[in-house]
Parts: sequence; structure tokens; C-alpha cells
Amino acid sequence: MRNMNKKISLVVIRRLPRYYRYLGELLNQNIKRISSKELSEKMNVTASQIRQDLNCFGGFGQQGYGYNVEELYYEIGTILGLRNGYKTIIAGAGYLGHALANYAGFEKRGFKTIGIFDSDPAKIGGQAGGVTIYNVADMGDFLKENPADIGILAVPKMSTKAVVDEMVKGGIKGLLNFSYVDLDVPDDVVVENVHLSDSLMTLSYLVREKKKMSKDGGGL
Amino acid sequence: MRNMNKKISLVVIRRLPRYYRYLGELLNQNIKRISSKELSEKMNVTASQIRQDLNCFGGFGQQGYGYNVEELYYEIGTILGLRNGYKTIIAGAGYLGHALANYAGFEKRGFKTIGIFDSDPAKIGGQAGGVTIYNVADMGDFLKENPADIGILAVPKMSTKAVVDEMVKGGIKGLLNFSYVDLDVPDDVVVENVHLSDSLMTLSYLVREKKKMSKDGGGL
DNA sequence: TAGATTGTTAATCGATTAACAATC
DNA sequence: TAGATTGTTAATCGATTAACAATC
Repeated sequence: MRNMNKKISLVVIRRLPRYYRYLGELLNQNIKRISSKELSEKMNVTASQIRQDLNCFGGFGQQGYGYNVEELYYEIGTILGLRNGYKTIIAGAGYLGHALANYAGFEKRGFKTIGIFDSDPAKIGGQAGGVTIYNVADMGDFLKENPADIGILAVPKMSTKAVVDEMVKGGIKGLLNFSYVDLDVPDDVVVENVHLSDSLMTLSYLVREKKKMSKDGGGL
Repeated sequence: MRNMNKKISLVVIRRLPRYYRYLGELLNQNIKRISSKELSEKMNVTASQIRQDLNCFGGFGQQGYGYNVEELYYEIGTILGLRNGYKTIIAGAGYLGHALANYAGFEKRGFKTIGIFDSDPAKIGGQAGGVTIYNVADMGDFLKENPADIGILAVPKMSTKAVVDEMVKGGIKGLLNFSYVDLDVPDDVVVENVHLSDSLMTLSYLVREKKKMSKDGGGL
């Protein structure tokens, strides 16, 4: 029960979901305890890093024993805010919006999608992943009645700005951004970007490097 | 024209697509030249970092002038391998597969989707984003006839392993992984993960932190 | 030429790893 | 108790920033 103050680095935070995932796997396999060493071998990171990361949030382990899988899984979930019952809305009911609405992973981790918004009359009134699709023009009113925490942006680039402004005005505090543009939001709103084409370009670079390497001295 | 050897850090690579994006924007606005300082202000990074990053690949600028936007845009594109005509295939013709097949951003950056694969007889023979959907059972044969460089994984977790093995056997050298599981691939294959639920969990943490901060001493 | 801005070296900062005493 | 493994401090490594001479 240390920390309290000391700001925790974002690189540590970004590793937590991966730990959470592996612990969930262990839990499925009915494994009760794990040492940082064993976990580090499974995950291809150093045991030191695992221990350092976890100790940012408190001493979850026990000397000579390791970590209790179920407890650690639970604790990391709490740290990540998975027990806060965050409500999400999705802007855009295209293929991507549908994919996200149907994605079981979100619900399973405690996020509840309460509305999807689009401007296409053919879609409005329909459903995606069991959630109703509303007119995006009514999003502001909807948020007044049904406060939400997280907004997911699955709209075309040109609609992004207007939708973001409306969401922020409506009290949304976090944005998951699939749009190609970077967002400009007030200080009290956080953004997490998922730039698909950035990922593909990075991959492209890496593929090219690999091919180059295997051509010349690939032996060693 | 330095480098040649000296391995370039992945953190640098991951910034290139963002530079590329901003330069494309400037190009659209018909801006001819830009200094590292101006660009740094637009992008919210330090000018020093931009210069350091670019100098990993060569001296693209000119003292007293800055960088030629068009030239730099072109050069970064080359570095990223966007002029290699990489062919991609998509596994999974669900909503996500459709979203990716329809995503103009990929084609615009020089990636060509040559096939989509699914196991659902109702989908096989159809199209997504103008590309034919084939039986995933025929993927191996397809790759023999139509070599591809990059495979995009938009299949459910349980199908992932089999699909990956088939892709690797078929000569795919890079995987864009949307699946929840981490992949186990040979040394000469690279993987770029897009874990949507990881992003959402990170966002969840950040939202929680912000809320905490605005509650207590949010004034300063 | 004078002014501007790069390319690059050196200084700082932060993140990772190693080591080990504390302790279950 | 002896063995194992944590929590934590110290050492190393890498990434970012600052500074400035080179030069367009």
C-alpha cells in the first residue's frame, strides 16, 4: 500500500492490460499461483519488470510464494477501472461501429455500450450488437438523459470534429479514436488513439527490414 | 546519407507514420517548406526530437531553410516501404474484416488487398470493399498462385492459430493482429498487434485518474 | 553578408535490468 | 529451519532534450 502519490508512467499502464490478459488465461487453466519468473517466461519480459510494474500499485505478492493468480487478476482489473461500470457510446454505425458493438471483449471487461449514433436514416432505429442506433443529431439530448463516460469514434474523418465537440459537451471523459485525425480536446478529457494505418505502415517498415536482413548476412 | 548500419529504434519508427500524416496535411494545404520548430508546435513534440528522428535516415533538411514538405513526405513514405506495392490478404469477413476491406486509408498508402477469406458459406463468393471473399480452406492454394506480403487477422480467437500457421506457410512476412491472443511466429515474420480491448482498458485507467484528479486538488 | 535552421554532440532524464536483503 | 521469491535499491541502458558549431 505504497504509492498514493508518485505519478505512474504511461508505459507501465500500457503493460497492465497484457498482464491482465495472461492472468485471465492462467485463471482459465485453473492455475492458482505464479512467480514473476514463470510469468516472465510466458510473456517474454523480465521478471524484474513485472515486479517493478506491480509494485507501483502495491505489494500483491508474497515472498517465497509468488502471486495468487486470482487475486492479482482482480487487483489489476480494479486498477484499470474495470469495476467502475463505465458506460460507452459509439459514434458511427458503419462496419467498424458494428464490429465494435458486437465485440464481446468490451462487455466482458465491464464496459456497457448504451447507444450507437449515425446520420444515415436507413440505419437509425436499427440495432447493432443488441444496441439501438440513434440519430447522431440527438446525441446531445441522449447524453443528458443517459450520461456516458467513454465515446468511441468510428466515423469518417470529416465528421470527427463535430462529433467530438458534441461528446465533450455531453460530459464524455474519454475518447477511443479510430479516426485518422488527431483530436483537440479540453484538459479534462483523455484520448486513446487507434490509428490502423499507422500500425500498417509500421508493419510495412518492419517487413521491409526483415526482408533486407534475410537477403544480406541473414546467417547470423 | 549516414546510417546504413546502426539499428534504428522502434520508438522512432512508430513516430514516422504520424510525421507522414502531418506532412500529408501540409501538402494538402499547399505548404512548401516547414522547419522542425513549426512542425514541432503543430505536433506537440520537441523540434529536437523531429530532427533526431529524421537524421536516423539521412539529412533531408537544409540549414537556414528547413525541410521541403513534398520531398520529406516522399522520403518518409519510402522509408516506411509504401512504394513496395505490398499485397495484403484479410482473414475474416465479419464486420471488422469488412471495415478493413473498405478502409480507403490502406489502398491510399500503397497496400493492395488481393483476397479475403472466411469459412462461412454464405459469405464465400461474395465481396467486401470490391475484393472477393474466398473459402479460408483454399487460402494456402491461393497464396501459392498469388503471393502476398501482409496478412490481416480479423478472425475469432479460436481460429487464429490455424490461420496464422497457414499464412506463414504461404509466405506471409507480416501480420496485423486484431485478435485477442498474442501470436507465436517464426523469426522471419513480424507482428504488429492492435488489441482493441487493451486500448479500451488503458483509456479506462486514464479516465479514472482524470476523475480522481479533478476531485481532489484539481485547481492547479 | 547576416539570419535562420539544420545536423550532431553532449547533458539530462526516464525506463529497464541486476542484485540482494527482507521475509514468507 | 532452509528455500524461494518478493519488494526495493542501485547500476545500466536507452531515449529525449539542450546546445551549438556548421552551413545554406
